[in-house]
Amino acid sequence: MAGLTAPLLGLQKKSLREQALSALRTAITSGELAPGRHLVETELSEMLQISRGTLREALRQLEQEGLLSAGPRGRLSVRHLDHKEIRDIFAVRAALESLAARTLCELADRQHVTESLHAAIDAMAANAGGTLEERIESDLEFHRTLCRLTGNETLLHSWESLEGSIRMSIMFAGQEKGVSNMSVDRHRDIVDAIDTGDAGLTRKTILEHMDTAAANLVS
Amino acid sequence: MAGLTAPLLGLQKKSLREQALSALRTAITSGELAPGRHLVETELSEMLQISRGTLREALRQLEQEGLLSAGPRGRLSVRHLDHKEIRDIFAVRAALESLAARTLCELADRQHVTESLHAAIDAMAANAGGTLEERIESDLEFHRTLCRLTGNETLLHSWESLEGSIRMSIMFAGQEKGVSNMSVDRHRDIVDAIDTGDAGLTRKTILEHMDTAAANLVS
DNA sequence: GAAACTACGACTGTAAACAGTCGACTTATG
DNA sequence: CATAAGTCGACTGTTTACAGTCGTAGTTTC
Repeated sequence: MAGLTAPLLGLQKKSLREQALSALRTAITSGELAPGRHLVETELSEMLQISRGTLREALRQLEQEGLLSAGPRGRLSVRHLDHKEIRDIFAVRAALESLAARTLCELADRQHVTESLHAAIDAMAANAGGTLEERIESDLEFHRTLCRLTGNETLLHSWESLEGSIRMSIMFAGQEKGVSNMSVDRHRDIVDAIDTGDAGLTRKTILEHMDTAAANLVS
Repeated sequence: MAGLTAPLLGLQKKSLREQALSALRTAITSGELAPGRHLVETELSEMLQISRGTLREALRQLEQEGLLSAGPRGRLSVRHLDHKEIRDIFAVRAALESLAARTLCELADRQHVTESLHAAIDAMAANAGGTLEERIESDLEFHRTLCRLTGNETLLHSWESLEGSIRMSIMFAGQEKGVSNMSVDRHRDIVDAIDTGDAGLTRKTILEHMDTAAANLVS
């Protein structure tokens, strides 16, 4: 009986605010809303077909995620990232993922971890020939999984707060360069390091991975 | 001529939203709004004498800072932290401040850094006999300064996003325990380590500091 | 023609009203 | 008495309307 009504398997219909949030995030990280662009509330609310009040709630969140920057008198514009900011973002990202990796090394039940990570890598391999967007997606999914598997909700939340900025960094740097670091092999190195349980080695692997990624982006 | 009108030295009058934000943050981290307490928008908006729309914008931000947790149907309540969550928060905090310390070690101009940190420590010493609130304040100010001096805005922002949770952790754990780690000496160790420029030593000092702090809180 | 002054327009800040939904309490019914 | 149906109240989700502020273009004045 239960289940016939179907659509309540966790996919509860999102509020307009959440829809707007997703739509705007996508628009920004895809470049549809270019960095530096001024956002006018009345304009956006009309585009998204929602009221300004609802929109403003979404804008606040985007602002705190670092995708928007506030000018004088509350004017919002899409954040523009220079090379230093990209390096800074990746430094923080490295610190977070380094913690994630170390935590995973010290975890009791590493069986499940290993399986999940290998699954994520397999997904990457499957997407290896896909579009740039698909590859970015599976790349981020891998790193997000890294954080999620620690069971540290705060860590996951912090990482996700940074995710928008990371996407912008990749976007901004132009598609040509950022690709090289998304190969499957480089990620397999990370998983292998975790498998050894050597926290020092794992940390080093992650930091190098991030350094390379950031260096590629700012070429 | 310019400057006579006076009050525009960066202290532009805050919007109602920001005022509400501060008021709520204080109310929560001070325990006035106890963990687990249900928040009713109409109630709060009346207390704060602001409209619900304005209030909701502030609530969104508090939610993302981890001070509020959302129940079914958007019901918000003050987040309750258990021991594991406190440890998790301090683990992330340690990762961030560890990055900060390492960055400071590698910084070219360490003169300014040293001066600022010593000033922060002096402030702590001056508050050593003050109330618990004052000591917590100068303690957090020291650690915030650590992040700010790196010049990494993303790092500072991430830390500040965590600040509310840190305050809640200290609050929650009860006033009796969390004090021991806020001595001036333990912070001087950190500054000394940075002064040596030894990134490894500094990292170790920070991690130990955080470990001790978290351990004290969850006793 | 340049400087001050005024009127308009474009936005954000804020408030108030409307709509929908879920739970609790009551009432009818077997 | 238990249970099902119905009603009321309390909230959140969302929209609409109003107020205030700054820039800008057009106009006046010397």
